[in-house]
Amino acid sequence: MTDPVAPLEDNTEAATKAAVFCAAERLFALHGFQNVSVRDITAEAGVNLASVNYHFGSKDALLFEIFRRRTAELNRERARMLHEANARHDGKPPVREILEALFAPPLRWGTTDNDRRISVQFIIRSRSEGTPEMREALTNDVSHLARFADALIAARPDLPRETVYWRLHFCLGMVHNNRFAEFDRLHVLSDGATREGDVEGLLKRMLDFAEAGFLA
Amino acid sequence: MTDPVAPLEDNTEAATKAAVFCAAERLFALHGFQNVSVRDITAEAGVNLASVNYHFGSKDALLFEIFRRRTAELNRERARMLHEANARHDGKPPVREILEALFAPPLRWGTTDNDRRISVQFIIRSRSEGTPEMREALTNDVSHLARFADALIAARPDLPRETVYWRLHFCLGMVHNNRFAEFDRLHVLSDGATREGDVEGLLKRMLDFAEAGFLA
DNA sequence: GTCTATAGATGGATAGAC
DNA sequence: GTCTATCCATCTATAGAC
Repeated sequence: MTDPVAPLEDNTEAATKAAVFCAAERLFALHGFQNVSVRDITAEAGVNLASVNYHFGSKDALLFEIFRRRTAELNRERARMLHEANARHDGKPPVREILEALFAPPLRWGTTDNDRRISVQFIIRSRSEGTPEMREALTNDVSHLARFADALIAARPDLPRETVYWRLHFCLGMVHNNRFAEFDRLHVLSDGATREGDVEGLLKRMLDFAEAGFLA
Repeated sequence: MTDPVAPLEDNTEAATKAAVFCAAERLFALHGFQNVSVRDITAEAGVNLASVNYHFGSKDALLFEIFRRRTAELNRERARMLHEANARHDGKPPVREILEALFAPPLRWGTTDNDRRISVQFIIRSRSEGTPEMREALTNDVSHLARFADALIAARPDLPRETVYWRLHFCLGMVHNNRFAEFDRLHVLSDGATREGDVEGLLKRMLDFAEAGFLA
């Protein structure tokens, strides 16, 4: 529950704001945006009803602020890993290490003992349930993805550019499908053979699959 | 607008019910379940407000009926293609043809001049925004997927079973990511290089990628 | 069966006391 | 800044006229 962004040591304004932020993120991630009311959030956070509008302006503005912060953190971590891969390979990393920079951050956030586990579900959900504002930001704000696309094009200069874009699209689909409900379904289908907890194992499986797909 | 399920030639009870069904499916697919009210649906269908409750019982029951019919149609078409692949290969079709039976039906429904285009978006959306009833059905009703899993296991008996299940999960992620919003984003990212309209081309790209991933 | 009118419940936002 | 009380809009569902 201790959000790294704002301390919770006393009952200052920042503490109330952080409590609302955390409660909203969790409830939205678990139950969906439209299924959570401002009353639910303030009750969960143990603050009064007016707090959301006082600190964030509106319910939608609160949603958007959570969305912006979490996506910025995710993009930063991905960019850092891509930067490190570049440094290791004189600016031309192989496909597998580019994909690892794309896959690893959201997967590692999803580790069962991780507070950020809920943030991943929030981000994935915002992709389909977000406000028009959020969806517009998702559609037009592709600068972070462009760096991955460029790296993949450099790693596979023999492929047509649009082929690389489509394969990046497929990889993103693999990432976005890692929702609680889909894991549960897979668990039922495989009769318990698939263990959700093994994040590093799943990362390796995803990299094996996607790397082979890229080298086709 | 002419739904194949019910004729619209006159103002019978069935015609009203079909009009509500079609209007609801389109509005839900375009704007999300929670963002569409019974008033929106009846206004779009040109019928009175009480029609939804009279013909379907409730808003959620209407949702569930659309969901059940469309998923049943999709599963039937996939099963038919898998059956044909089995017939062509003495009951042991190769990975690529199994995956084609999984990918082709929803993709071909998505052709721009197809009335079923909207049905695919509805099904994809129900996966993340559905009612608890729908999500329970999605989680526990895996018999149609089990046939694909079994076929893939038979095609790749050298792989551990759980590896096949995970790779099937990855393939489903590729399918579920084919939403309008994601196509738009990819269009922006690739600066227009990816054309959404070429369904058969996209099917080939998906099969190339996933087949290679399976043969890793 | 179809439609109008309305009940009954809920939610977002805000005024105003402290 | 915090909190209570409340306004007002919107929604689902239904009763009852025709």
